Amino acid sequence: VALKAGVSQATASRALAGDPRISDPTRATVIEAAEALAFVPNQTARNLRKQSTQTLGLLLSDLADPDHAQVGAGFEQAAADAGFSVLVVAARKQVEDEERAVRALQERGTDGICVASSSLDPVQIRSSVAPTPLVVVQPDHPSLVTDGNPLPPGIIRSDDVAGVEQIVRHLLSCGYREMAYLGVGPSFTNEVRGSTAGRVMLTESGATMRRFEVDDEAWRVPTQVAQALGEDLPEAVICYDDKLAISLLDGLRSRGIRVPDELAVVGYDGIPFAAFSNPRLTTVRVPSAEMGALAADLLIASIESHVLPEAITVPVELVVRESSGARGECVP
Amino acid sequence: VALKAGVSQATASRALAGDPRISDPTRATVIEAAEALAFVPNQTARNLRKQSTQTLGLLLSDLADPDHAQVGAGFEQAAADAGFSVLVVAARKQVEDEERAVRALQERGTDGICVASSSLDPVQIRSSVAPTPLVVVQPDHPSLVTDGNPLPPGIIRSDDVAGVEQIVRHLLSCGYREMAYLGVGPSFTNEVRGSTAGRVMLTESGATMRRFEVDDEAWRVPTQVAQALGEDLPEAVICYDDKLAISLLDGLRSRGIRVPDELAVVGYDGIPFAAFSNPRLTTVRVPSAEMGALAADLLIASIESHVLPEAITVPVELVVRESSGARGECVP
DNA sequence: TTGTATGCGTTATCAA
DNA sequence: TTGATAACGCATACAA
Repeated sequence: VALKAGVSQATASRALAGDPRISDPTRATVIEAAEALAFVPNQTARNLRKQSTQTLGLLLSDLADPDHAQVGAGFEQAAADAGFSVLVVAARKQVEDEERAVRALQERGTDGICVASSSLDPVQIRSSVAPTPLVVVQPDHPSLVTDGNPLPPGIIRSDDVAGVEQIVRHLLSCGYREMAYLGVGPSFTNEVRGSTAGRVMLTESGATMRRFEVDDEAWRVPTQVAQALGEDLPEAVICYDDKLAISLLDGLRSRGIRVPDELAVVGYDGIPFAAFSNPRLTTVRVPSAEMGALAADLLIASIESHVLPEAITVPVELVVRESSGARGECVP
Repeated sequence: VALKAGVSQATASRALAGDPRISDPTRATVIEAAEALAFVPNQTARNLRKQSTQTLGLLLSDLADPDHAQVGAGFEQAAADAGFSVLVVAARKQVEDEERAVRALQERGTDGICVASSSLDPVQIRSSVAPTPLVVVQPDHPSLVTDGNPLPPGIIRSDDVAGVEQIVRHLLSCGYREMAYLGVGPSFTNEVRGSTAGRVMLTESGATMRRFEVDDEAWRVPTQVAQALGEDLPEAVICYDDKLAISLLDGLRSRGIRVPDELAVVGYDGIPFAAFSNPRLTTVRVPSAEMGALAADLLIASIESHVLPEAITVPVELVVRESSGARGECVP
């Protein structure tokens, strides 16, 4: 480009970068030359020079999951608005994949990394990413539930404990007593949701809480999900997430079990389709897209300020719909 | 690292790269030093040197859309398996965003770019990405429907024409005659699906085909979607995609219209939730995840061979479920 | 088997 | 206002 415009490399660079101390005619010449050559500036070289890539890394477990996709969409959007690109990698719950992924992101010099729903401990993650890049994590985690509030910085969590508590209170107020929690495999989030449900139940005399667990991919086979509850049905079941709940709804229909008359079902996450199921699904709305966007914003702010953002607990909201509430007043 | 190990830069580089002509003791020393320093190789510099980034760019319209997410998941998976990272950018149907996105991907030196569901013409895209990187596009497009087969290379499309034809034949065989197509905004894919439906209908005497269009985001408000069909309902409605169909199902339920007895509904894409709706949705299954994976594989192969992959038309499959087929035999 | 030197495309420092 | 030049961190051609 410099040759074509008949100026020096430095001048060309400055002209294209909009350096104010370049004369208008020169700038025009350079720009013209650049266009004639369909010049595309090489970010790679620029990165090498500036030690920054204007790129964020996003690690999540599954791009195809409606809730995680929501987080990803919010994150990408916010990042793009701030002029950052995002490198995504899905680590389908494999710790091993996760480590490789983090490493790949580091090698590529991402300016910051966001880990959404990891199968590792937040502090472990932090230390594994430790050297230069920064982190922000996502959902709830047992180590974060400590009621004493000194949450480590750089963490955005949704208040799953409060969410599950709201569900349970709602169900109790509806008159349900025999409840169940249907969880998905071994995951921290599952642990928090399941154990919270159980704990809250303890305080209510006469109420019982059974716990069932299905496999990661079980939601794909609704009949299997419905079978997991066994023959002796509870009165209400709280599902790990909406995806599972919607699957369960279908499985129950196959079994000829009416919801909510014979069994109430509630989900978690508040994915869009939860509002369109039949019956419409009672759930807890988690502002996933907003959390993704927030993560990107904080990450970027933190990159510029070199200081980790405060931990944030995002509030969640119970959304009562048709799949629960057959009996009684059901005041949330 | 070289200093720490007491060897030259080159030796260190070679040792870490697994160069065979390095002695075992030396290699051990270097590796030890690297670990002691928690050395992370700088991909950026390596990229600059090798003029390749082991990174693919993925451009899609919306990460949160269940079908596009599927494509993205397949793409990421295949890319990761081949050791590539993927830079995603969502261009919510804005041509402007799309151009910025492509440019951003180019600047970052992606080795290849995959454009999934663009609002531009495939050949336009190709030329805009033209210089070095390569492209592969996704769904169907009017310019590709030409029955003469000289499809431009590097294109993966699903056979939407065949898919819609199957739907129409299915509906006809069920005895439906007054049909409608419910489309979404101005998009090429929508055009192909809608016009194909109309064209096929022409060949059948007695059958009619109306066309309705709703807005991009209309699916979020089911009642609005259901209203779009007006008071004088057709007997069957073909929706642009499953997302819209599921929304419509909900809107019709609000209006007290029974599916399929009063109105048959069919979707398109075959997203997982389509199988769990109530009534379960008749749809055309498009192997989106596989297409995404295929795109990544072909892209990578093409990067290495420097030759564009053949165009591929992926077959689709009608899946008849409860939301259609109230009357008659319904042989697909 | 290892060391020396050069270049990848930018930006930034220092002179002119 | 512009030009020459060094450096970013790595890979490699060539010399040893």
